[in-house]
Amino acid sequence: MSSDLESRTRFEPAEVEQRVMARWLESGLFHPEPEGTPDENYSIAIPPPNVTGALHMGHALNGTIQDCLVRLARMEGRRTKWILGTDHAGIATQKQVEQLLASEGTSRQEIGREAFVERVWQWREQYGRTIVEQFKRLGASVDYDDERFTLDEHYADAVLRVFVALYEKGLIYRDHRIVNWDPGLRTSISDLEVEDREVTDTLYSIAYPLEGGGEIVIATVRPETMLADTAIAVNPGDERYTGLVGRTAILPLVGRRLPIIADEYVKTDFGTGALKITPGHDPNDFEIGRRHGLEEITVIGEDGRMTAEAGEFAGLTVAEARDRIVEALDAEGRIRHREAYTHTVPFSHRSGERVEPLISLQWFMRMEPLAQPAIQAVKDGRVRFVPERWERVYLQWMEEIRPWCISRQLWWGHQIPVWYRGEDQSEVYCGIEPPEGEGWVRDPDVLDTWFSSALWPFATLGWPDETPALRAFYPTDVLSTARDIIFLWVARMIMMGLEFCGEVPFKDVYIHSVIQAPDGRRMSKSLGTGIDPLDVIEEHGADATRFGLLAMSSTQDVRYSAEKVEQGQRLANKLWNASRFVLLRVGEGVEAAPQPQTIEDRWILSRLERAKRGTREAIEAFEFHRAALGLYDFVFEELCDRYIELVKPRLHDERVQATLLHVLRETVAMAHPVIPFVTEEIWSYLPGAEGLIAGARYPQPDDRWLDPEAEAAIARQFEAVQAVRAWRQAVGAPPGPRLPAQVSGDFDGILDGILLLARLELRDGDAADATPVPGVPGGAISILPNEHVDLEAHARRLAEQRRTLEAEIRRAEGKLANEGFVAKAPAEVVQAERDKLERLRRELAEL
RNA sequence: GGGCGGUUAGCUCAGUUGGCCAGAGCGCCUGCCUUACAAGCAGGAGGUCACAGGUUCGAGCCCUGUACCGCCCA
Repeated sequence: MSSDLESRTRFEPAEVEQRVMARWLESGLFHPEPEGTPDENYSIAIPPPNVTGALHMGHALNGTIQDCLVRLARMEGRRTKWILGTDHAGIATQKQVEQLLASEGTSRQEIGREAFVERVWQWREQYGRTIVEQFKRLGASVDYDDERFTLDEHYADAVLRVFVALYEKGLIYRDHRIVNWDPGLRTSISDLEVEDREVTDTLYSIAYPLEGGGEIVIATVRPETMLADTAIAVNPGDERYTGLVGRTAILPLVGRRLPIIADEYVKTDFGTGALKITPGHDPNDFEIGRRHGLEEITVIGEDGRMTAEAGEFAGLTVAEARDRIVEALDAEGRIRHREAYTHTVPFSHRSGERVEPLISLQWFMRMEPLAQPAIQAVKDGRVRFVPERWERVYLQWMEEIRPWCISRQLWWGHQIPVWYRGEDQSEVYCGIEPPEGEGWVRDPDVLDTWFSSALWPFATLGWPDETPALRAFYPTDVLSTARDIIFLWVARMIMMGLEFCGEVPFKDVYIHSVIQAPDGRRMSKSLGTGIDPLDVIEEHGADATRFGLLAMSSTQDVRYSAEKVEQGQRLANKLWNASRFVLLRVGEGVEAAPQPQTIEDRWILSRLERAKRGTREAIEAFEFHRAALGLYDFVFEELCDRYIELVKPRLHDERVQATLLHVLRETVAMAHPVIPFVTEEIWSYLPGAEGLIAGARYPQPDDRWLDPEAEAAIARQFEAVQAVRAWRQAVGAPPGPRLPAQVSGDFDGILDGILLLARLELRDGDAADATPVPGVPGGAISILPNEHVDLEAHARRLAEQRRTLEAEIRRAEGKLANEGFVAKAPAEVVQAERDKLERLRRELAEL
């Protein structure tokens, strides 16, 4: 069985991964029965990737993090469910299919809504599972047998139910308000989908004549909107204008009479201190307009062109209209001043187009009543953010939460369950089922995608039905995501979970790092800075990729580090080869069991204990880099470079073999959540290891093996070994040949190891001729004269060491001479310093 | 304008409630095919912990301020 191990001198991920994944899927381990209670079970709902998506670095990191948590929980013996699914992603998906139609020379308008939606479903059938398949490459142990989609029939039903319930509660309402209009996509978008960017425009000062003579000069960067002006506002405290409030100005080019009003919003130090008010095209003006009961005029349409209201400018684009209006004003001599002006302008996150604030009839949701319990849940710790600082970010946003515009002028999504009838749609019906009777017309709009994803943790489990899955797995344990999603999703899930299930949807929110390009720029396809995780898996293996991502991850953003991935690849390879070494040497019938004979054996068992605990604790504390790097250190330094080397002369002893097997077995199991493939592969060769490691028990702590005495002894052994090795190199002795040596002092139990690793052999000889190796703790090792040692180099080395020692001694003496230190520092710290000084002095004396 | 991060070796990053003679990986230098792994092993060089003050017996860590970089909110 292990004959092929001989030849497999390298771990080849590509060869192993597919085979191992197939075994996992076959085993049913990822698909738990819906039994038990959420307290004893463990569940995570995956942040559903867009159906249009392909695996990017963020998915890979987040997937690895969740898988690490889930695999650990599963190995702890908990019934574990990682809920899988995809999001219908309204705008993104619609865009994709529209592009497809365009390439076929048609459009959604041409084929009509029904045919279009049909096309999107087809598209989803064809491409929608790409990303799910890609998660398999990563080794993600999600429940592939129970996949959800936010437009599944049952899920859609849950969404409508929630809408109706909130409508009936009065939290959802329809209103004419100014919204963020994306003229490219021809839909409204929410505040959270808008990104402010700095833009330099021209700030025009324009004189508006006053009725009864005189003029008032206003400043604007958007002269084209003046056609919709309905007032001029000044600050009530602005003495320059006190006499003008209440008078009337005349809008140039149009002739409309504009009242001059006073409002606190107007800043006295901006422009001329007089502000044209355009309620139809500016969110602030809209608010002022509502306060003062101003008329709302629309001159820019949903297509981004001037409307009929714009008179002679109708049909022009906004940019064209701006030029023409400035020309016309110039011709009338109205422009008083122009200057370059840098300000922030809203852009659509979705299309990249400049957002046009427009008054539009939309559906809104009042958030404060839902926010209150969600704030409380975080304040009293039912939901915990990791790292902690995100809690404040969440709370601050929640405390100033504003109404959410939830309707989208799209065809792909959850159509709003509201019907209208009558002349001006005055009859309104809201319900899950269409209304009875003739003449009803359904609202054509769909809901913001985030409205449906807010229900993710419970709608995936079958809510509103009291399903076994819901009883077994809600609330979930952890939500792991990126920080840019805290408001869009996390907050809304908490609100909806509390409102509809009466319980928070998860206990911990882990906010992971954002991985940037190696040069510190954002990783993005359009910048060409993206790195495809599938390429990385292809090149280095999934284990290496996972290890690398975890080792990189931090409490802050990090740059992508290819070195960390390579480090992971080395770990997989190292573990593989250490396993080969052990497995190819154990005799028939030897079983894994700790059977310590020597101090080294006791030492490795003790170190294994600490590594087990450290790894588990790090994962549970979401300190993934500590888990990954801790494994690396244990495997390389302690298991391979020390223990296996120390034990080589005793390999024929079956008790050593049994101990080695035990250590290997526990190491592989403890590493499994981080590097599942190589550990599963090794497991299949381990004598006595049954089934899959993915379903095995995580190594449990066992205090019997904690052995500080052995740890101290081997630490000393290594200091001695290292001292000899460093000295050998310094005096030009090659590492191979055994040098003749004499020892004195107490090396009880650790001498053989020193001789082995430092390549020495004990010889009789005249001690007077021997050269002492500096820096050996607790005893002396002297090398007898031989042809390999360059005595001049030795002298130089000694002088150098003496200097460093003296410097250290001065430092320690200084510290101890300080009365404050001796009087105020804790006794053990002072004692440690004294011990150190004593040790240093002894070392110096020995030189 | 308000807030949050960051600044530690050539590079990318760790550094628990202050006790550190400041670590890792990569890179660099030197030497090794040693009972698995050259994708390996051994040894080494390399740091004014951004800057300026302060608290403390003691500061990479705590406090105040400054500079620069990044992000979020308005």
